Amino acid sequence: MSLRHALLGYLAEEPGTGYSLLKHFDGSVGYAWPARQGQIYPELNRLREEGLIRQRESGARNSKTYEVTEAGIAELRRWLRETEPSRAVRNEPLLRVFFLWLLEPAEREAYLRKEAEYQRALLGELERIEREEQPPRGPKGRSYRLALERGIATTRAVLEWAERAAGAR
Amino acid sequence: MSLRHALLGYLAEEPGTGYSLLKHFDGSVGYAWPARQGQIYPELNRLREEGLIRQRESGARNSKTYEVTEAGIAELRRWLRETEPSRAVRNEPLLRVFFLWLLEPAEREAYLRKEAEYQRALLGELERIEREEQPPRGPKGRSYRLALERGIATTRAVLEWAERAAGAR
DNA sequence: ACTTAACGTATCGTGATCGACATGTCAATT
DNA sequence: AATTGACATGTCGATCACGATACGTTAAGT
Repeated sequence: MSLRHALLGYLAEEPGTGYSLLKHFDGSVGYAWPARQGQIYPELNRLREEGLIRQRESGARNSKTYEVTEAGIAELRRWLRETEPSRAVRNEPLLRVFFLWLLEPAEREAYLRKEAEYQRALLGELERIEREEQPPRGPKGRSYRLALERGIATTRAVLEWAERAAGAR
Repeated sequence: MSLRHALLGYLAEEPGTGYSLLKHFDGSVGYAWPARQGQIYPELNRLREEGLIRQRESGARNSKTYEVTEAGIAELRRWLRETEPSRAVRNEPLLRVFFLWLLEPAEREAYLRKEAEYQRALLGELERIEREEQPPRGPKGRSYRLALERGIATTRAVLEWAERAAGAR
């Protein structure tokens, strides 16, 4: 049930609409916890009903801007402080590696090269964000940068692994 | 829907029962795709109905040993060759990093130290497996070793990141 | 003989998630 | 004036997944 905390956390940074959340989940937070609109809008309504967020205004095109309430911030802090992070990770690209022996050697190598290519592109994208996007000063920006560095570190590790693996005979 | 391929893939290595799959999913493949018995047993029944696996024998304690069929192997190969790996990853520990700014500096550092500790323990466990467990010779063993190396590479990267982040002021 | 722990399969309710569909608004282009 | 594309919210059915419970078997220890 981390979706609600992902939404709360984003709204804690700055108020936003369901649509802006949806867009935001394409990058940044979406790399850690993907979500579609079919999940986001109902969850926002639940959060509002529970008093963790509040509708600040309604703008053009029936848009609804939400902001977190005191209770919402408290819930976020409780989550961070008192609950253990779930280590369960579903990683399909890794799963495939276990079964690469089912392919011909040439196909196996092609798979690893393609994987390297993907990770290289992702790394480029993350490094571009690190270079170009100016995160806000203060703790918010530092958290964002920390998360970015974590992503860069793992992406680089997988990239180097894939290149090594593709090259090995 | 990768669970079926995780099950198929394991059974392609060697025939097994639902229970042996369940145990296997505690380590190795489970790091890439966790599964509980509430998922495994029904999925095995579906796979059997679809002819992708076949019950080889039934042993003590009503156990049922399954093995993959030709169709099962074909489906695995099709999956590996013709479908794109899903890049969607749910990573709660990473999600939390985005929102660390909500905590006091001391709590933040404590979180990062604890994260480092976890990754250190995991790395130790993976390296122990690499040292001690003898994978089968041939392509199966090489795939397994590749997957292990991927896990070690990412774990080491996150560990170094966490230590750096916890040390930074 | 008794107890315990591991073995082994199965189901059920609840909630999470996906993908598709539906509906309407507004701004800019043609 | 008409079309297009981005903006914006919502719902629905079908799976997927989790956690708990149930039930029975076998081996080993006491």
